[in-house]
Amino acid sequence: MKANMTNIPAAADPELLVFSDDEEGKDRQFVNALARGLEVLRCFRPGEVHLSNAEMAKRTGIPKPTISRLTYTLTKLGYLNYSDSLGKYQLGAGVLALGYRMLSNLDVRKMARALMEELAEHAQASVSLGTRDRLSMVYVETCRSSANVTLRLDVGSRIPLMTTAMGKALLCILPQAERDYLMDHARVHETQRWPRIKAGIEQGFKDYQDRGFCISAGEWQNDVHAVGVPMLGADGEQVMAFNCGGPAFLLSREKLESDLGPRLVALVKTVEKNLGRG
Amino acid sequence: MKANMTNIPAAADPELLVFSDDEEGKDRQFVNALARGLEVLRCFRPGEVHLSNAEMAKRTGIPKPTISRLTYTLTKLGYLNYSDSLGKYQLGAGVLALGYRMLSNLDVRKMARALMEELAEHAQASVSLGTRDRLSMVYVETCRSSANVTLRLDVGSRIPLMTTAMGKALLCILPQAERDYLMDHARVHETQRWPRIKAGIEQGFKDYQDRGFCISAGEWQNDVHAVGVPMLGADGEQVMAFNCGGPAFLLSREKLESDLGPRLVALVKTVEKNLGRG
DNA sequence: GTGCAGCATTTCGCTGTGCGAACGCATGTT
DNA sequence: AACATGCGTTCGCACAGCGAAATGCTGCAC
Repeated sequence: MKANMTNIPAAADPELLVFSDDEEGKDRQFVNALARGLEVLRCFRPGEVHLSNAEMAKRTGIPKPTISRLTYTLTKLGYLNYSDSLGKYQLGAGVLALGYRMLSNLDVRKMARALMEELAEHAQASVSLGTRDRLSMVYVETCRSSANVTLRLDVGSRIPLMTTAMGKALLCILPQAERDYLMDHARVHETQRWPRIKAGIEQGFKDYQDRGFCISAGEWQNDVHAVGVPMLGADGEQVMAFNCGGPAFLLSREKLESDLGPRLVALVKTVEKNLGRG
Repeated sequence: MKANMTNIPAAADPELLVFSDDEEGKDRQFVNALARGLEVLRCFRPGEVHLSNAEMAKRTGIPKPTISRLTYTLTKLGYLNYSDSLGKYQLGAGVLALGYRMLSNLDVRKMARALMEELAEHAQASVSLGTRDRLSMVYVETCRSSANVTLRLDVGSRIPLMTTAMGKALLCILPQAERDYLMDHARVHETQRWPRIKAGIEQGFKDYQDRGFCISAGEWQNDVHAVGVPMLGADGEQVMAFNCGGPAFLLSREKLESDLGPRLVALVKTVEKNLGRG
């Protein structure tokens, strides 16, 4: 059995666990109980309102008695609510407050908003700003063109890292080591689709080198086309990326390459300048 | 020195700590490390982008070495980002994802949305739905009238529990024990303003008994008027409350009492019926 | 340079906490 | 009724996390 010093067993859901400490030898600094408690909160997936202790135990790989204590604690703190009749838990109000604190402190959002709206209107598509969390991109700001019923992705929603324009764009400016680590993880968890995913990422690199933007034309969902551009993060800030995307029939590859890509690159340049960075 | 079995010392910020276990005797079930880690995330307040270990230690009352370990852990997990140049931490993308999972599973939101918009338009005010977290109400859904530049409160933002229409409405349908506990806490932390706050809450009860809604006319911010109505929660769900509020000069007390209050009560009745309760 | 002040991290003994096994309590099954 | 099965909690031991004190690490003053 492979030693795992964080004591969080290999979870069923690959998204649940992306750690950077595969080194042997336990980390005396790492507080396991905290990590596990947060895994418990994360194991609620969109669409799953209620989970029982047993389900969480199975999903996270954490032993039952421990799950019991964690849910007990989280319930007392208001991060979970317990339903007596169902014998299951539900996410509580506490988690919401956390997310909002982060957003309200992110000044890029206010800055970029107007430019994003303008581009969304021009493209008749949606324009979003996101940052990485494990193997996903999380939307931090998003706007849709006025007449646009597609893609209901709101702030906080997740899209894959490796197959989307936004995600691939972000990969382009990640430090080598981090990128390698993430791609290694994906290679293991996506054995079958990996060759195609890898090819897409490499194409993304090339596109970014040549023109400053990445393209995903159906790589993620085959009726969705998008361009993505990364943005340099200030020190300590998350690295971020913008995308501009929509239904394939509205955004031809030609339009992405000749119009929207360059425009998104210009948008990011403006935002970076306004934030006073390189 | 007063024993505190959760080992989370009395924090400087009263909002940080509202526990239900003042009983003596330590709770073998409660996972301290988890609770403290979450306190660390909570101690970022809107407007404070960066915090150092020392600042968090002071604010939470947790000893420095422990803070060090917690921030180390949270950083590894993506809930905090470290800025090398500042030597401080910032909230990371991980927290966002948590909040979103909760919202996407809350079916009341979709249900109520249309009715809320309609009322907001009629009142030329904003209408919101919120739930309690400690001594605050947290917005879960909100909509503004089309021409309304006031009150920029978005989903996830917090308003006080005891002095707002929404908060007082929620207090009205809380189980006796819980309400008493919360009010006890507030009494201690708000020694000076307490008499006025208490009077406002009691008036709220009376209003709720008589007419089904509570009023806050300047109790929280003196140029803001609002009505609030509580909603029965399904089993295991958070108890929630709606409000309808805006600038005082637009929403006279008369208008609140004769028009908006009754309308909001009707709205809640409809929502409850559609959810198949009450 | 020396001394100091403020911060973060390391050390290490004590203690609280995690977990395997056992238990109790429900339902469903023969 | 007796036996499965699956759940959540309890118990006791081993070990992991805690925190006071000590140790580095800056940056600042003179």
